Amino acid sequence: MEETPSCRVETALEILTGKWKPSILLELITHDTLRFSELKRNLPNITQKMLTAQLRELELNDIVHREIYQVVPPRVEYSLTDYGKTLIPVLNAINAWGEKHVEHLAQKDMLQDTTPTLASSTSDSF
Amino acid sequence: MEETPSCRVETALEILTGKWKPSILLELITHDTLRFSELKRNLPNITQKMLTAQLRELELNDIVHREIYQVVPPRVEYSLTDYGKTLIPVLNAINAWGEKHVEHLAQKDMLQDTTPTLASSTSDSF
DNA sequence: CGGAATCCAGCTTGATACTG
DNA sequence: CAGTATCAAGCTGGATTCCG
Repeated sequence: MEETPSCRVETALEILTGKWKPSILLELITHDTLRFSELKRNLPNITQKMLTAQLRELELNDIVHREIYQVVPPRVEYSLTDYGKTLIPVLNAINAWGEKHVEHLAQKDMLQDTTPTLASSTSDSF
Repeated sequence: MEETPSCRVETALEILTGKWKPSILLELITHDTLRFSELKRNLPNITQKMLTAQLRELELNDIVHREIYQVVPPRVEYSLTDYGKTLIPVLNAINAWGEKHVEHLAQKDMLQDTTPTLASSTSDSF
């Protein structure tokens, strides 16, 4: 019964959605392993609260691994799980479409602010 | 410089994100062309306001086409644009990952409510 | 250092009513 | 039929403070 091919889209989207999840994932993809403070530093506009919350959600979904070193000062490292790495091709597909979309909007002379986030995301590095 | 492969992910995600966008897209993918009232009927929990708003956004992004028939009573039909159809493989990729994810969670015995939406989405058909 | 807890502003969504 | 307008509720994300 291959009925509704979109139901799981929402399931998957919930994992990727959230203002900072893509950025966090990107960091972990490109840097492999990062400490909490490193993530925080690389994502200058995120608050601890949000970084913690997003990481927890990703951890609950078995996308990221949280390694705690019992030392003082505390040291916690985050990395993608093997399973989390299966998201990479998906993110690439989404990213590729996103690039085409930007071009498409330019071609269509749709220069209006159709994607307000581009304006609000003063986040710099990505 | 294949630096940040995620920047456009957010651009793309904005288009797919929104409580009802995936459902609307699915409807238009599987039914090709639908009237406003048909969409409304197939998405029982959506309000006119939200349906209108989401369709407007998709229209602004050139994902859906809005065809107005000047008759009484009014008749408005929605369909995917050719460009909007380029989203289909992306949605399929996301959906495929979503399916694997559900299986993965089951295997991991992660039977906790990691995706709260499953509880809140009392929407039925999808 | 890596959080947790609290409080709060704003946007998103929903309910309801009205219209051409 | 296909919306628009208005108002209320809820959730998301941000600022701040405190803790082991």
